[in-house]
Amino acid sequence: MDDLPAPLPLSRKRQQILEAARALFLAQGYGHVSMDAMAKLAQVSKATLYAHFPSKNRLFATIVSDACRLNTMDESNFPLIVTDIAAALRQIGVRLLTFLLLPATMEIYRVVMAESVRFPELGEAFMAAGPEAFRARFMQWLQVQVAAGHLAIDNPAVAAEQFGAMLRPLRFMRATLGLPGERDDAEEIAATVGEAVETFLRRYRAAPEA
Amino acid sequence: MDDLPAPLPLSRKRQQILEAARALFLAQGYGHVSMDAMAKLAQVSKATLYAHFPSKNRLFATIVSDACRLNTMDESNFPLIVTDIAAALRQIGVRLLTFLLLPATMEIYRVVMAESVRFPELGEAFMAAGPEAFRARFMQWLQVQVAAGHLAIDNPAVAAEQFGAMLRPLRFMRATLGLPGERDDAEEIAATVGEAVETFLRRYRAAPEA
DNA sequence: GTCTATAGGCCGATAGAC
DNA sequence: GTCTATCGGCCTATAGAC
Repeated sequence: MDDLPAPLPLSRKRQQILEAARALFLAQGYGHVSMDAMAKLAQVSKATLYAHFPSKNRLFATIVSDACRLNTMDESNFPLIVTDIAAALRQIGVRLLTFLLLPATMEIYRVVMAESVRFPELGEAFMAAGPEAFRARFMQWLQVQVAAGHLAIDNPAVAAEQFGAMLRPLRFMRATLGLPGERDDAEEIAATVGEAVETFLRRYRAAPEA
Repeated sequence: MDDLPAPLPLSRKRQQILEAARALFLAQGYGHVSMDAMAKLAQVSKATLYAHFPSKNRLFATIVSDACRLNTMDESNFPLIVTDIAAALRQIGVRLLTFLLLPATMEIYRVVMAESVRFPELGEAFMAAGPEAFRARFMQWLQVQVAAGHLAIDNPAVAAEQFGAMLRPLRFMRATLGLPGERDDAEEIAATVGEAVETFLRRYRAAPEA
């Protein structure tokens, strides 16, 4: 007599609200999105919206900090078995730069930057879940390669920082501003990564054993 | 009988408006600044404000594009006479990173990023007057050093890009988000520049003559 | 050119019915 | 939980006097 589907932990309306808020906030930022527009897109009344979230500020902070946690480059991108160190670095580099240039990544970055002065905790959450998490994982991976005899690195934190920095060329800055690149992205990625690996290995490749 | 000072080409009120608008827009961005607040800070009525600038949009674009043109690292920062190439690169690096971390530079960057989706011409103006102008000047300087025998560079555009990128570490990204650094800035600048020069020269230093 | 005063609209948030 | 209807405020922009 009660064969309705079991109620989801997140009710349907709440889910609609979260999706609409995510789409609008990430695309347009805090100031240019009204609660009316959000209710309309979520197909929900504004009162319902306020029943689920106490204020626009709180909803925004929820959406953006969730987006920071979910949009990351996880550990599966670091090869476990390495024979060719240059190829391994190129693989990591291509995946990182490709990830950085994704529209979703760019949107999050722009929104966090626009509002992190008013919401410093968003800036911290973004750095911790994104760039700093990558640097930490990459640093660990580098240390494994040092132990394996592929690399000779005195300061892994510096090495990780330099490789990451060379993968954020001006093309990356242009993308954060929503501007087009001057050439094809795939071509740009391959070229940037190849040169970054070359420069990196000039300094950090292990000397061949005698 | 008329010993008032000669009227300035920019009237006093107009100057007050520009200064107030600059201070407020750069500190708080477009959305959070009202024309009322601007008139109040400029000690001018709102009608006067609109007599000088047709709209908030236009005033914002004027302020920000002017700020992009004025806040630059000019050619005087590139040493003309070079004997020690490492020292010369360190000088350029310290000046660039110090400039990048200036509050004024950070404010401009944040505001442009926040609004460049709605005002793409601001993004282009910023890139052209700032990062891309630096890269072009630095690339020329590098070519002079190649000619002088200090460096061996096959692709000056790539080399300039890599050096510049290594001078935008995660500390720079934190600064753009308004977040504090983990250690003293002067110390961080010196360390970052030193390591960047080291890595750069491992790849691009000219082989000593036979 | 500069002011005071206000039009006209949109927005965040809430009251009260169901 | 969800709705309709509305409040009170702030915002951009302008009218009209001086």
